[in-house]
Amino acid sequence: MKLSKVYEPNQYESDIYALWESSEAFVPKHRGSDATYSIVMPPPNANANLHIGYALTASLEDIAARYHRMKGEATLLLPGADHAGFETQVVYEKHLAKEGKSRFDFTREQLYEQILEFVAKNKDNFATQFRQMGVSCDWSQFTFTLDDKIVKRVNATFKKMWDEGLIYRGERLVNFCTFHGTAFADIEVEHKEEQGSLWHIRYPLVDGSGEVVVATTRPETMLGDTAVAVHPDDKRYSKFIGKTVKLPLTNREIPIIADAMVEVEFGTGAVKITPAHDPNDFDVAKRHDLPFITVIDHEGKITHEMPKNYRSLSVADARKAVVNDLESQQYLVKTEDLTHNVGHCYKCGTVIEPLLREQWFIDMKPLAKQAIKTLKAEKIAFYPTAKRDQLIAYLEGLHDWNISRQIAWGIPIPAFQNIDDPEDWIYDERTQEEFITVGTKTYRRDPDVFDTWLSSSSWPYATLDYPDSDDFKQFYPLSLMETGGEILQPWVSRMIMLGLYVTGDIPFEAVYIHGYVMAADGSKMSKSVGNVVDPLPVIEQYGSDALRIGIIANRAPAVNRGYDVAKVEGARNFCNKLWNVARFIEDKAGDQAGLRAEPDPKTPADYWMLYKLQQTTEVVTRYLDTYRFSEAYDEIYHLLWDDYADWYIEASKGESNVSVLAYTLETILKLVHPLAPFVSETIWQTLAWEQESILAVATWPSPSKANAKQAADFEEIKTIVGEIRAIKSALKLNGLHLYHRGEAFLNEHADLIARLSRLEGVQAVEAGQGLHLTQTNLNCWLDVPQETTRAYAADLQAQAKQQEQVITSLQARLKNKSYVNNAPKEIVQQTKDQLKEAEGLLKNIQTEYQRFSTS
RNA sequence: GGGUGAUUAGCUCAGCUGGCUAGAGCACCUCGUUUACACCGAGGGGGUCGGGGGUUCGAGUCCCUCAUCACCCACCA
Repeated sequence: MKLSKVYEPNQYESDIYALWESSEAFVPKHRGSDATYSIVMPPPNANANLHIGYALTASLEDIAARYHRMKGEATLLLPGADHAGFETQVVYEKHLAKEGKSRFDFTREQLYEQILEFVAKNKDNFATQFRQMGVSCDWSQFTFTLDDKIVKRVNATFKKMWDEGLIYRGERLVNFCTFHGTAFADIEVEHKEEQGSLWHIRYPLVDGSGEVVVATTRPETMLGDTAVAVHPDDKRYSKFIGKTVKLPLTNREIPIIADAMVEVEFGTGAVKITPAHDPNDFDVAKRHDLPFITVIDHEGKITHEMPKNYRSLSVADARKAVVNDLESQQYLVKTEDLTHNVGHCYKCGTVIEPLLREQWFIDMKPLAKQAIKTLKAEKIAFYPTAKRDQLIAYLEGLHDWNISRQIAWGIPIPAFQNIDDPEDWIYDERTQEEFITVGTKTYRRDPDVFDTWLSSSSWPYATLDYPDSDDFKQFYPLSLMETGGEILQPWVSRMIMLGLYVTGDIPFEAVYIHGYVMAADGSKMSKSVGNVVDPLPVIEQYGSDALRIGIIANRAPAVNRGYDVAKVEGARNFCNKLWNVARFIEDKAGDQAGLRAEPDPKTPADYWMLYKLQQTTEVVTRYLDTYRFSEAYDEIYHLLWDDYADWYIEASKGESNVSVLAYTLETILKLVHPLAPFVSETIWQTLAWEQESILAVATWPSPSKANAKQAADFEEIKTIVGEIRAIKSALKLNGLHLYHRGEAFLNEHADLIARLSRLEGVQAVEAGQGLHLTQTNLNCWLDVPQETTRAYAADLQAQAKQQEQVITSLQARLKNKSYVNNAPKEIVQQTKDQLKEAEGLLKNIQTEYQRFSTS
């Protein structure tokens, strides 16, 4: 079959993907190596189309997987989808809102069913998009975070922790979104700096001996104050410690206590303590055994236990009312402006209320300790390495993890409470029942679900069917966890902790963190701004390979960089170059048999090409082994474009060696394949040099040692051609000859040099005048008319000056005794060689300059 | 408040363990219908590697410091 003139990606891509699937190319299989390689893809949220960031993730993982597959390793790239608990429910609620409904119109069970249906559609959607991106995953292993096996595994982990005392249920302050009606983990709270006020409020002493002024940003919570705290060393207040104050606006009297948590410098140095609505105060209250009084309920309203005129007010209204009352009753001393951090719901922006609630927690200390130990021992490689330290720092300050969520969409918590004894909780997996009977007791299911991160953090071993499956034994720990920097803490850290805890082993050998794909101007992509790039139209226009390369090229790990359409265009051009090179080879090779035999080099160009091929293959292999994707592409790009197309193919237009041409193409196709799977496979299939061969599972090249000495001859030719081209271009001359006095080398390669430098001829002559080449030690000259050589004098002078500078600096280096004594021998030798070369060049230039400046 | 990273050509970025006469792509300038490719070919211009100090025979690369910009974490009322 013939290759068409221009590569039209969308004519081939879907057929190529279908070929891979039907040939089971992506099912793990040893093909010449005993090693295994495994990546479990971070499951995208099952609630939306894939965005461009996912194209980056998928591309990086796929390049790694395809490379290792070609190395013959049994390679697993496991796809999945995340139910993304709260995230998805939020998306679905927006969907409901459009229909004028809300979650309150349904029971949790009804909601769950509806969301399940909603998500099922999206899952198909992005499976298609994955295929369009060319992701070489094993679809038979597709896993959803709500699949039975995952739920069972998560429950088993919970049970293990329960049995080992890591799970506790406690009434703690949790981060509560009063709009969404659910609690969050600390990490899900978004802190923003805000302009607020600091109100100074007078609390009179009961014994009438004075007053204490407290400073607060949240006056409305004073209704729940149960103490005033001062620092034990604060002399201003030492006489008040142990006394009581009358709490304004209420009839209560509360003690003045001493606690080191108070900062003397801040505000007035006296803090009101509201244990039920502030984490610090909560701790103080625990230490001093103070009562907890709830002021705000889970809807963000003032409770009915509060004084009548505040009941049912929102937090904001209550604040106004309280401040008003304080002012009119002359308790308010003053109001200051204050910039402070306020926690917000990361979805709706509602201010997070710390509320007292019963929730399930995991005691993270032992888990974090183990993880820190493992990280410090560098058991897991990090790309970039700095992320390891960042993770350790995070783990060192970790708090306990609240895993309860008051939403419908998620894995029900397998815990039941005795209806007659609230203290009596049991573990049971019959979560489809609301009530269960054990012996004579009746238990009611906890209506909450697990934090979605609990299931996603089990992902590496849960997907592989821990503990007994062959997959687990073969593929765990995973070779690579590739993900975005924003979930290093919430996800990667927890996978490490849970992996170590559950399996006793690290979950993955390496972590690769990619940066964000920003908008073209470097700002964050966001739907509301409207600068989001949808990957699908890009694929449509430029091809899947072009998107992939365009997005990974020029990008380092963990660095945010803007999406650049110029890079995609460049990559499209690269694919087209590859395509046209293949067309040229197809033309030259015709239907010649035996193309797959070893190459049979004859000319310096042949040897040179094979040498380049070997060098580049080594470098690319090293880069891919260390996940340097962009650098790998760069190498291959220059191999194809500069070495192969611009030099070797141009050289072979005179005298072609089909075996080397074809061998080179074949090797380049292999090198390119992980980066540009579609175009390389399309060419491979179209040329069909081998029956029923699939490039995706072809063997990664390992060219044998090439002959560097033979290759050097072609370097000499390149130098000569380069100089001639430069002179021609500078002097704007054509129709020239290169003359020499019988140099064997020039005689031998006369045709090649003439053609590459577009000369009329390269000939030996008895005598003659012209412009001598200076970059080579061969004595040869261009038959440039005398008057034009003078125009070149300035160029020569500049060249000479440059060489002189080089020589001066090299000489200075060699004169320096400590350099000669201390630097490694090979470096010193290198300097000597460089000097010798520079001196030779300078001599040539000077001789030539002399020649025509005196003529 | 703590942590991490960045600052290299007009733009976007490489430069890994110190040896560089500092690279790439795009953009720019000058040529060019050459047996694949104008999604092309040939040639070229452009940087005192953020400032300052230090270590070293040698620093874009290591250390200190300052400046600017990111990102992450954090319960200062």
